[in-house]
Amino acid sequence: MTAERAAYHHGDLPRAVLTAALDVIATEGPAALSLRGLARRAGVSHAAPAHHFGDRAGLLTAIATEGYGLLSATFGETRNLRDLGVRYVRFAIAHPAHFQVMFRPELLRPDDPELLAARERTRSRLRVAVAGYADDPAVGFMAAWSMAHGFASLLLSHNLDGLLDGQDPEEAFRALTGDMFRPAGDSATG
Amino acid sequence: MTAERAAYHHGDLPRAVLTAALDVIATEGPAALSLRGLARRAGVSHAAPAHHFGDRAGLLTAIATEGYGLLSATFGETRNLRDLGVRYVRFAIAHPAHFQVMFRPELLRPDDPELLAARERTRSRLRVAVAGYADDPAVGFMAAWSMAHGFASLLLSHNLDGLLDGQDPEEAFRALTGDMFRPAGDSATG
DNA sequence: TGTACATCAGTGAACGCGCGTTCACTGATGTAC
DNA sequence: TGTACATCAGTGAACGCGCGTTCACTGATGTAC
Repeated sequence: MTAERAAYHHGDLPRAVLTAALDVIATEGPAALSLRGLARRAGVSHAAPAHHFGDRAGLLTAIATEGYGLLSATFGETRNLRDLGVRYVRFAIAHPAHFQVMFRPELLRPDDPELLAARERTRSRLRVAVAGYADDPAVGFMAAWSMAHGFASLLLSHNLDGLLDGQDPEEAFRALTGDMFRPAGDSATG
Repeated sequence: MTAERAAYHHGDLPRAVLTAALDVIATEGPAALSLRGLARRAGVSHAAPAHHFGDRAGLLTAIATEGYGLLSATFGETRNLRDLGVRYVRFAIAHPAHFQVMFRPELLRPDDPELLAARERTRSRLRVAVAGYADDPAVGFMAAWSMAHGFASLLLSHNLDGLLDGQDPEEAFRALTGDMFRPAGDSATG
């Protein structure tokens, strides 16, 4: 996707390491990640990944930054709050490794400027959409985020496995918000 | 709390190991947990913890089971959905280590009967409370759980640090639900 | 009250493993002239 | 077009560390008689 570097000895090693990392994270979680293991997967010597990312935190910061870009792309041009929620869930399903890393600040370089900028760009999308729905923008922001994030987290961590029984997760989330998540000013009855 | 065993050589080692584990998990996360590290903290030889818990999964399953008991206790006798949400958040803050472990099934023994029973007891509390609020009980259950779980998760993982600015988290959550989380049949306007 | 024995919590040495990090190196690419 | 040199991606041996697991053991507690 964002390959900026031509192939040297082994093609695009940074991308190869990132891809291997995303695979490990998606299947075994961020805790299972080791630079040596990634080098093995990418077919290079164990010290090679450090050339590009420094350490684990550097690698994960790159993943989180990329994740915010992918989330913004998944948002598209939608300004509708409910759609944004559905797309948040869609992003978590499509990019589970990015999702798992983005919200674990203790794994990241906390002050990385690219990360902070990408995060702010994404957040502002939600802030704009929530403006028309809540009396207090900060409260509305946290409410919408909590709802979508809670559902996506529980889904990815297999806590909804017995509850969805075959239902499409995006549609289930849409039903959730339809039932209980209404614009302020709406007077919906059951 | 649930000490069932009198002191042998070193007092109540199972409890001492659990306490040490809760401390490590709360401050460094479940990934930082090692049986050798816990033995060191508890002041016993490195092989001692395995006597009581077998392995990491056994230890974490014990913590998760205890966690469901503590969550049920935090729920008290409340049948009010909004209060249950607030208490879910309260539990996450009071027992962050338990909370982090309970919803990570890949760290646990999946079929442990005590764990499954404790979990079911807790879930049924929420199921009863949600019955009056949603048209579809399963949808209402997931909606309420997503909201409370999302807020608690984001809070504990320090993703709300810049957004709450000093506000009490329980009160913030109450505001969230007041704004956007209404009983079906209620016709609240903004 | 006293002895013999079973039980079981906890010890400590030993093992093999994968990890991050260091460091001198190799070899391909890119640039100056 | 050709040579010399700088740069930098990637190598591979070596290091020390903490881990889980095994296993023969010690020593305190509890019970049978």
